[in-house]
Amino acid sequence: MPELPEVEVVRAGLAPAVVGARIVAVDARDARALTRHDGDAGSFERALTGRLITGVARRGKFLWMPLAPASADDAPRGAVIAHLGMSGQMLLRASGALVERHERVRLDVHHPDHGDLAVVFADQRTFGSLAIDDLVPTADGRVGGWGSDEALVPSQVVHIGRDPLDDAFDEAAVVARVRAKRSAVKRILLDQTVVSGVGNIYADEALWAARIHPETPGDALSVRAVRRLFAEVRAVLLKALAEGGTSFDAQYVNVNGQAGYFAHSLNAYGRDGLPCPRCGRPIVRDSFMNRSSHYCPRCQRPTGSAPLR
DNA sequence: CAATCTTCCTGCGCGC
DNA sequence: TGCGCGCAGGAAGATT
Repeated sequence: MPELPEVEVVRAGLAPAVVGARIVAVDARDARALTRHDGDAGSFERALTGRLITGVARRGKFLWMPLAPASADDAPRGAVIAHLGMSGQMLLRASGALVERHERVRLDVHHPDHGDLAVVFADQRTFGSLAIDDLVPTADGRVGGWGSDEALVPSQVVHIGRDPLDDAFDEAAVVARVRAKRSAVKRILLDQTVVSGVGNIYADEALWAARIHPETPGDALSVRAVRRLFAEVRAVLLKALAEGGTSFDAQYVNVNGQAGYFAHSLNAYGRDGLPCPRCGRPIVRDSFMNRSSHYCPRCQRPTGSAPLR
């Protein structure tokens, strides 16, 4: 479920509570939440207990919490990585709080200023997961992502492209990659190795704003059209972030269990049959890549039907 | 090699 | 009210 804005809301909420905190106990009650972890629940629990969290970083939809070295010869450094999948949540609770619905993993932490706290990973559909991973140098030598102050990234995040809000996002290179592909532009937007952080909601919203049909091949778009698309991607991500993310139900919430407001600002996603806010024609929903695409059939013409200025 | 298909889960809302 | 079906914010890994 969560895309970049929702994951960033979680990162920003987690950071003040856990940076500088020590993990005092770990309960991995559901091993399905550790599918990215190399080892069983017991090894996860033992490896994390006693460790100090030094940060909370994000690239695209991946989160990670770097750990202080366990000993002088502990290299490479480790991190707890988290991907929320479709329905994952990170919740901050009082120490000893009742088990959450869909709770999979709990970290009990002690912070020198804030005292005892529980960090709960809850996930209805279990597509999300946590893992312990090694930090490795970034390919471009820049910091790993938002919230990171080191040129390091977990090994499982190396293949993930920079997101469009990242200072190190190389727009010229990404525009060239998009234009080198014959795939549908929406598919390219959802390919996290090209550009990260964009999922089904924000892809539909950015394409609507840029007036580009989701099935337009990447190599049919002008440089100008792709640049306009990324400008709209950035705009929609920032606006959603400012509004606390998109919440349709109880699945997407911040670390305190609160919903965001961006669902009220959607122009295309989930609005099939409702008038396009720009031209009034009903928004259409198509099946695409086993998911749904929402677009305006007048404003977003397929390739060749309207000039892509 | 790049593009596409399959699979992992639970739960909700809808139509019958 | 109950039941089956379709659908849901993702992405790794297999397959063509």
